[in-house]
Amino acid sequence: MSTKNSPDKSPQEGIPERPVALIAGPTASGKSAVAVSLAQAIEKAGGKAVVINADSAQVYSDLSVLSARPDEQEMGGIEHRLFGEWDGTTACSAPRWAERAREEIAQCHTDGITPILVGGTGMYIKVLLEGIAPIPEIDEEVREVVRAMPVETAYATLQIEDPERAMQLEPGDTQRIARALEVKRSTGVTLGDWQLAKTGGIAEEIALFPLLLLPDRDWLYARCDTRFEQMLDQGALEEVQALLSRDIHPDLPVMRAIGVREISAFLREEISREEMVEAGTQATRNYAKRQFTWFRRQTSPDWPRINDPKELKNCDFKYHFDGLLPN
RNA sequence: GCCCGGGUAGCUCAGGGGUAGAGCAGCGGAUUGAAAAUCCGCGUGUCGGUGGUUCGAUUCCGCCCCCGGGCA
Repeated sequence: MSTKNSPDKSPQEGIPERPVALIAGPTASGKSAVAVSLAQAIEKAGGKAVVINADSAQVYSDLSVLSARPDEQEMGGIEHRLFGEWDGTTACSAPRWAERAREEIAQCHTDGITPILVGGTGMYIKVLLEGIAPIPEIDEEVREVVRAMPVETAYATLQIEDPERAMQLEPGDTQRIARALEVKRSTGVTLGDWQLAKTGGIAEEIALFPLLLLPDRDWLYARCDTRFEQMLDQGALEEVQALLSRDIHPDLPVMRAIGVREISAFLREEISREEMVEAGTQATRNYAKRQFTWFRRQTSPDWPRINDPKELKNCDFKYHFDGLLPN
């Protein structure tokens, strides 16, 4: 992966060709504010920048409050792309998002704009940078049959239809077992064989300026704890109410966003408000921890990281994005 | 004051004469197409205190303390 490698700097501008800034980190780490500040710094220096979403929940139009999508004020006059672009009835996915992101980034580059990716979905970012196996869309009928199977059945079936993959997976890993099975059935080729190839990664074509936000656990959890209540104040109940009225299949990603389940249960009067808040904040913390592990372990050790929350307040862009800003 | 029921891991609780276990939390990890998903690993704590019975007590008995509920 090329980081800050700018073999062909254009002498006039003083910035590398095809720059892409990336700000990633767990939920509630304050990514969005950092991204906007960076964009503003670029514009102040005479450049132009846009923020591009790299978060799997913020892509849905149905999720605004619940996904903590930045509002007008938070966007600070900077153009934001790929936020709320998908309708909840349509599932986004890592490669679908990556394709759109690739297009937007290319467009930015022809327009002389610096794209700033912001997000917490590690896999989306990974697929964009490194590419993924070119597996065709799965046949809907095959998918339905496979997803309707209980894990035990699915796993036993996979042991017969793709024993190699079955051996690599945990017998309880519902998601991956179903995926492996539907790929084999729908395409006739095993996942392992598909994964021999990878396509679509842009890492080699861009000058990447990454920054990981990994603030101290105590600070992060404290923010997670207030976040859910804040969402309720901002209209999360209404958002879920509207979502429920659309009668979207519960397996679709919008319905799996943190808070949807908890708030739905409250609206159905199955749990108290207190229980809803407790469950919602807990889910937020659990999620933050998973993201923390992803970014800490699945990214290059060369990527700069910010661990001190105080540094987030006044991020030194000249230092962290050395070479990205003009002058 | 009396009668019941409890006091066991951060929380909720199970267990039972040979010094103890689940879920959740927490921590660590995985992550190749719905990833805000899915999954894996990590459990020493004066078993409320104290005296007794016993080779041995967290487990049985006595007393004491604390928390619930009931009766006065």
